[in-house]
Amino acid sequence: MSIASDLIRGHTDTIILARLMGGDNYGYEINKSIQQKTGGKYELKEATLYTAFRRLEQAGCISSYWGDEQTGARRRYYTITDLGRETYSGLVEEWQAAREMIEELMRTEET
Amino acid sequence: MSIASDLIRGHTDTIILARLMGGDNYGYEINKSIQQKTGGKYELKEATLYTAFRRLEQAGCISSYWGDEQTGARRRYYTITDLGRETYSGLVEEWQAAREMIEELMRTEET
DNA sequence: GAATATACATTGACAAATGAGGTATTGTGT
DNA sequence: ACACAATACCTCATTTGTCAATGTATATTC
Repeated sequence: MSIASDLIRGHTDTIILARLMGGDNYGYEINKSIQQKTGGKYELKEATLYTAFRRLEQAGCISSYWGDEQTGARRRYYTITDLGRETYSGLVEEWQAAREMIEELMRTEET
Repeated sequence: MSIASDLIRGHTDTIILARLMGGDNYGYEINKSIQQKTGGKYELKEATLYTAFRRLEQAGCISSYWGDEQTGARRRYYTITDLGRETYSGLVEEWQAAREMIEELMRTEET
């Protein structure tokens, strides 16, 4: 994995919320889907992932419940809340603005 | 209303290096040019700015010298080094890759 | 029965950003 | 003369997100 995590920092929450917009999911699977979507170029570290879940739940953006697996390891599923959906939209808009700003600021002067 | 700085985090160095690609400049003026370019939507906090200068000089990406102003406050000018130029190119490439990845990961599933 | 994959969780350390404080000079309004 | 804003630099302590290390437990495969 070659992308500096400081470039992703600040987008972790948005990425997780985006994954949950498609339906309830659990941590391990979310991270697998991130790896798959980036062709293995990126993955969230477990500590980062679970820290983010705590943060988002604390903020009321997601809620969680234990799955009823009869077999295999237990899974904690997360659901995006209405607040979470609003937050997601806001973060995406912020990203659009930030992206343009960064591109502008990274451009060198040409005469 | 401004941009959350966590979205800019990790780009501070790139932005400063970009400003110095156009020629030597000093901190206060660099920050003014950032404000101007973003239409006031963003500015680096002074502590962030000077911390970044120390970091970049430490890393050999920039060098500095005192200006010879006869009047007004003293100015410390910064010059980008060859290493700084290389670093800048690398950071811009990283940004291109990171930007695409983030856009991909922020997209929700559509059926 | 040993290794691997699944699945969740906590801890301490680190690095970037920042608030809050500081120094010093020049120009402007009253 | 005096207050105040603008210019221009600097440092320290705190906050925050990331991450390596470590731990728990179950199921499958060889």
